[in-house]
Amino acid sequence: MPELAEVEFYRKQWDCGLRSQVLDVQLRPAKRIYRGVQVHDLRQLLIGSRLRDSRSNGKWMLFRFSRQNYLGIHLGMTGRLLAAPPGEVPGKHDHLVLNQRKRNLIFRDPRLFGRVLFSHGPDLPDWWTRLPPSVTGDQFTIGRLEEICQRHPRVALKALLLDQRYFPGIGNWMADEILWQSRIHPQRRGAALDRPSLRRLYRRIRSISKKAMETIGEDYGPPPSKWLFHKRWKAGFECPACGTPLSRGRIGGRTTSWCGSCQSL
DNA sequence: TACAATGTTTTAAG
DNA sequence: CCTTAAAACATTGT
Repeated sequence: MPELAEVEFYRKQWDCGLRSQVLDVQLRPAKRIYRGVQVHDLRQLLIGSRLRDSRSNGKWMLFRFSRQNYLGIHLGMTGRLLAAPPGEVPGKHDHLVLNQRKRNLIFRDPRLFGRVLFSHGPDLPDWWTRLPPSVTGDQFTIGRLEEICQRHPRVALKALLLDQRYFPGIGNWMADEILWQSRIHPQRRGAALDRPSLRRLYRRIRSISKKAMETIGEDYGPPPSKWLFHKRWKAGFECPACGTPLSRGRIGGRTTSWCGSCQSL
């Protein structure tokens, strides 16, 4: 379920293990979440090290351990992080478990679209430092948004917003929310944005990301009640702004919800 | 049964 | 080389 705010919430679920030593690592090396990873190194190097701190950027999390160890986690479609009492037997979908004296830190992912990365060395890993600039940061300007739209003039904006090279952390529900609040049809092309629309789009990307962090990202609390978020899951629900039944369709390869009355092409 | 699911990667075509 | 769209991935729930 994770987009940037959900990722931030799950990242904090391992905070209870900060400063504690990893006594053992239980994992299932054959699972696809480990593709490309030296699983043996991960296990041998992590055992004995301590969790120092963590941070998230878009849909990626970085966990920094002592002894120059870095663990990267992407939650994919169904991943989550949690802590469980020590000694508890890992569940069917618990593919990475870090045993500490007082708890187990668990990465659970039924659908296995998630991913684990591991690096050992003095510097922050390349895969972390090369992530695109956050949509909430200073480098994400309206000029950058305009450039992105001009570079992909024929792509539906819904599909463009899902592109992690440009909008790291934005996923299916956020893209729908952004376009609905901007009153822009999800099929609209980047090249077809007038100046006011571009400005609305930019402001909504920023405000929705920020607000999601303050609600979902803080304690998984609900975002504002008037958001499309609460209505987009099932067909037949009504637009929170005008009451028109919401439209649903497949855009950018994903189920998309929009208001045919509020959002213009 | 068949399809959909808050995601990325690969493949192929233009 | 670049852009774009569709299929593939693995599992569960309706």
